[in-house]
Amino acid sequence: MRRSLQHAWGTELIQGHNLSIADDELVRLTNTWSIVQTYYVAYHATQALWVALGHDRPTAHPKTQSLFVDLWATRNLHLPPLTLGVGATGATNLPAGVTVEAVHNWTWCDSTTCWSLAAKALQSTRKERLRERQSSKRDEKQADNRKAWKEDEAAKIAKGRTPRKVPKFSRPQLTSSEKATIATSTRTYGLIDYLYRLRVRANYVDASIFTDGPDDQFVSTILAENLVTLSSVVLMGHEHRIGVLVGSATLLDWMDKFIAKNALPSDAVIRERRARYPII
DNA sequence: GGGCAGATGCGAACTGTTTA
DNA sequence: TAAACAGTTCGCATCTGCCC
Repeated sequence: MRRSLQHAWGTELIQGHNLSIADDELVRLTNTWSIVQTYYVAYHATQALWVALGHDRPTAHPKTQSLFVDLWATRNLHLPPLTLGVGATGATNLPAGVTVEAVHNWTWCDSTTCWSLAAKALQSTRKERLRERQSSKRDEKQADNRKAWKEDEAAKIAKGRTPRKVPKFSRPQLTSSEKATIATSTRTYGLIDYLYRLRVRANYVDASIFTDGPDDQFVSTILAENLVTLSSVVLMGHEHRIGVLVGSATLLDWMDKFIAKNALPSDAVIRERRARYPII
């Protein structure tokens, strides 16, 4: 648990340090990696909380992402953005009085559109998964048909029939009930899933979203600052729950030792959080 | 007009069903 | 078993929407 927390704190520390030294030119490149770092903060923090709850540390990304959602988004909690989720029935844990509207992804983000945009980000991430599952299900049905044919053929040959030519097995379509089953059985998606999607994109697919645009340097800087804030918010939520489980004195002791050992700068975000945590 | 993720449209290819 | 047809999926191109 402590090791996972230290991984999360260390990642947050490097993320904040990169921002502090990034000039106008570097901030775009910094954002490419800041996305990755924000994801890993959530990843390690989730694992630390899961171990604090008495379980073995998960080692796979999908399992950790699923646990993050179980720990935050599928509970009746209102600590957005940690608790915001999108499932088969739509967005969950929206603030009271907020409804999600059908907004275009270019819609300007303000206090009235931010929830709809956030839900759209999660919903389109979940939609990618639905497409993958539907494709896999078709492959599975194709394999089942091939297997059934082979078994039938083997039985016929055993009875003395002449072997037939192996037919071409097409990828069967899914029935509407199979599609509905996939839709309802696909889990709720949350913040960590969207961070993972951005992480994969920034690392492996196309980093230009961060390196080339937006034109306005100011916007890239705001993004960089918001990512650092997001990491801190994610850690704050997990630290609070871990503190309740292990005792806040223990948690604060670990934080103090981490701060002392790593000679953190005076403006390190973890220092600010540490200074504000009460002993429960 | 530029910027671009997601929506939409379209043709090609594929799949399922019926019929011979 | 193959052909014909209808329906579905896939991949690509184009459009949409909002703000500066």
